[in-house]
Amino acid sequence: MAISFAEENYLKIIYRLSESTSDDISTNAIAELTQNKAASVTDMLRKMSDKGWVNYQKYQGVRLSETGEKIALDIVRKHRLWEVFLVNKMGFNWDEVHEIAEQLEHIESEVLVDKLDAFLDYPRTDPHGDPIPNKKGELPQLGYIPLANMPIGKAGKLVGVAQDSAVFLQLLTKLNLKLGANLEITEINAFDLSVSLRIDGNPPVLISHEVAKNVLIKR
Amino acid sequence: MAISFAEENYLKIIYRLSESTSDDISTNAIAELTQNKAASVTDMLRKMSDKGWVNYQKYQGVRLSETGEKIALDIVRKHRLWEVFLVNKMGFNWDEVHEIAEQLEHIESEVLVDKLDAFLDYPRTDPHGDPIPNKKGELPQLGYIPLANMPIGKAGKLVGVAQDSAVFLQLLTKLNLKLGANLEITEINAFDLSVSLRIDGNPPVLISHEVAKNVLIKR
DNA sequence: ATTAATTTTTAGTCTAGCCTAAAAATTTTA
DNA sequence: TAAAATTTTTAGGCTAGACTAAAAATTAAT
Repeated sequence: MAISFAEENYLKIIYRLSESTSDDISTNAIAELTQNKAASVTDMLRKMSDKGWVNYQKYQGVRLSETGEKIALDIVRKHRLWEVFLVNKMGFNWDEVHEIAEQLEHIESEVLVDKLDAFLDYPRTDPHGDPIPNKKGELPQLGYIPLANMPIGKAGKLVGVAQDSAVFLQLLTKLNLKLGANLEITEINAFDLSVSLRIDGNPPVLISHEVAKNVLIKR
Repeated sequence: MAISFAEENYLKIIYRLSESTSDDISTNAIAELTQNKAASVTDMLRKMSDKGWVNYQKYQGVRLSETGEKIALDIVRKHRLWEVFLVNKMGFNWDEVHEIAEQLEHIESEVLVDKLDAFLDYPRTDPHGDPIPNKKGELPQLGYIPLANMPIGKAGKLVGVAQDSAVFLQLLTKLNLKLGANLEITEINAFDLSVSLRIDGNPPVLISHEVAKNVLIKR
C-alpha cells in the first residue's frame, strides 16, 4: 500500500500526540501540528481510516491502529537516525537538525536505513535523548527518560544525568536536584521550553530546557 | 521562488538530455524520461517557461535558461554527492544507488550539501565517473571522460583507465584497446548498454558497458 | 507537392490535499 | 438544564500535476 508524504506526516504527528496521553487525539490538536485547518484534518482522517491506519469516529477523536503505529514508528526511527547522522557525522548542533530530518525521514529504502543504523553504531537515542525504535518498531527499554520528555503532571524519580560537566553538576546541587529526588513538571513554557518543576513536593522552581534534557528520571 | 519536486525532476531531465546534444529538447524525449504523457509535458513546459526556467516555443522544443541550468546543476550536484555517500560511506554497490539518490537529491539544505561535500572529501566525480558540479555550478575540468559517457558519433583518444585490475587490463589488450587509440561509439544498445565501438577506423566491435565505463578518453 | 505518418498541442477530466463558510455536535457555563 | 461557546464536520471550491481524446502542426514518404 503506497503512502504519501502528507499521510506519513499525519501518522507521525498522531503518534507524537499519543505519546503524552492515553486519550483519543482531537482534530484540532492535529490541525495545529500539521499547520492545516481542522476541516482538512477531518478529510484526511476519514481517508486514513478507510485505509486502516487509524481508528476514527466522528467527533470522538482518533487513535492509531496497529498498522498505523507500525508505520509511524518506522518514520520516527528514520527521523531519529538521521538526526544522529546530522549531529555525529555532519557536525550540526542538536538544535539545527529537526527541519532537515523532517525531510530525510521520508526517504524510502529499508536497506539504507539498516546501513545507516550500522554506520552510526546502532544508537539507542537521538541527540535529544529520545529513544530510537528498532527495525521491528520496538522502543529500547532505557529504564529512564530525560526529564524534558516527561508529561506534565506525572511524577518521577531522578536516577541519573546525561552529562557530567562540572558546571552542570554544580548547577544541579544549587537547585537541590539530587539522585532520588521526586520530580513533577507543573508547566512547560512554549517560548523557551523552560520547565516549572516541583521537587520533593516543594513549590515549583524554574529550570531551563537544557537542564531538563540532561536530567534523567524513572517514572 | 519555491520549486516543486515535479519541477526539479523536469529540470534535471532536460539538463541530462541537453548534455548529449546541442539541439533543442523534444517534448517526447522528456515524456519518456519523466514517465509522463506528452500532453502533461507540454503543460509543464508552459508553466516553467512562465517562471523563466526554460526557453520554450510551441512545436520547437525547449532548452534551459541560465537560471534553469543553475537549478539543474544544483540538483545534479546533490544527486552525485549523495551517490558518493551511498557508495563510499554506506557500502552500496555503484549499481544500487540511483533510485535512492533520486530521492535524496530533493532534500533542501545548502548547509547540509556543503557539509556532505566536506565529509566526502570534495569528490570530483560520482561513483560512475560523472563530474560533480561545484557550489557555483561549475563542472570540474577533468580532461577526460569515461568512454561510456561519450556521445555517439564523436571521436576521442584513449588516455587512461579508471581501474587497473589484471583481468580488466588483460581484456583491454585482447580488444586491442591501448593508450592513444582513436575511439568512436557507433551504437549503444538500450538493453544492456553495451557499446559498438570503432577502434582506429576498423569495423566496430562490441564491448560491455562495464568496460566502457572504465576506459577514459579525451575528446 | 500531396498524402501519410508522427509529433505536439488543446480541451476537457480526474485526484490529492488543501481551503472557507456554514451547519451540526459536543462541551461548558450560568 | 437551557443557553452560549467551542469543536468538528459537511458542502462546495481551488490548484498542481497528472490523464485521454481529438485537433493542429510538423516531418517523412510517395
